[in-house]
Amino acid sequence: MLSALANPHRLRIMATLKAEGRSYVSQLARQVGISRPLLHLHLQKLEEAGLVTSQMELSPDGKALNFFAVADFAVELTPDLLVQAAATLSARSE
Amino acid sequence: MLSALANPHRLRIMATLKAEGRSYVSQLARQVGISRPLLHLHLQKLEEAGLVTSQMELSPDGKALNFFAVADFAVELTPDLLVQAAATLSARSE
DNA sequence: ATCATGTGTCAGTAAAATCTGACATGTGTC
DNA sequence: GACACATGTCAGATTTTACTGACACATGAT
Repeated sequence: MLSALANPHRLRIMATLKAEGRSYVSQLARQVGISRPLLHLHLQKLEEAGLVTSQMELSPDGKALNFFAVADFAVELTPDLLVQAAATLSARSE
Repeated sequence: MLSALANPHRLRIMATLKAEGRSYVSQLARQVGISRPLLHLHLQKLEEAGLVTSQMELSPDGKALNFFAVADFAVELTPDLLVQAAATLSARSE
C-alpha cells in the first residue's frame, strides 16, 4: 500500500478521482494528462493496494466503460504500525 | 515520506530501531543484516523524511558514534490527505 | 606501525520501476 | 468499410532506485 502511494502520478490520480467522484480510464487519462497505457498501469497498482475500486459498465451507446473510484480507507501511520508492517515482510531471527 | 516507507529494508530498519530504542550505524547494520554503506543510504532517506533522528556521540573509548532513533509521528492516512499531498506536487490547471 | 572499530563518500553495476508506441479487440455511427 | 472511441496487453527503451566494493579518515589498544 505504501509503495502504491509513493508516486506522484498515482497521488494525482487519487486526487483527480476524489474530485471527480468517478471516472473511466480514457477520460481519466485525459484529466490527469498521461497516456492511457500508463494510467492503466498505475490504476492496476492502486487497485491491488485496495486504494481504488473498479466497475465495468455499459454506456447508453453500448461502449464498455471501466469506472474507477477511490476506496474508503483510513490508516493511522505511526511507528508502531510500521513495526507491525515490517513483521509481515518475512520472519527473521533478530 | 511515503516513498521513504515504500521499501522493505527501511521498514525493517524502523522496526529494529523501534525495538532497540536507539542504535549507531555499524551496530544497526549488523542487527538488520545489511552492509553499512547501504544502511547509510537508507538512513539518509529516512532522516530526510523526518522519520528518524540522528545524534553524534562520543563513546567512552573515544569513538564517534552516530546514534539513530525513530521520530515520533502520527499521520492519518486518508483519501483527503492524499488530495492535500497531491496539491503539494506542482500546480496544474485542471 | 598495525590492528580493530567507528565515521563518511563515491564510482560503477545490478535490479526494479516507469514510460512509450505498437498491437488486438469490441461497439455504434457516417 | 472506414472512423471514432472504448477496452486491454506487451515488448523494448528509459529512468530511478538499490546495491557493492573500494577509498579516505579518525581513535584507542596491541
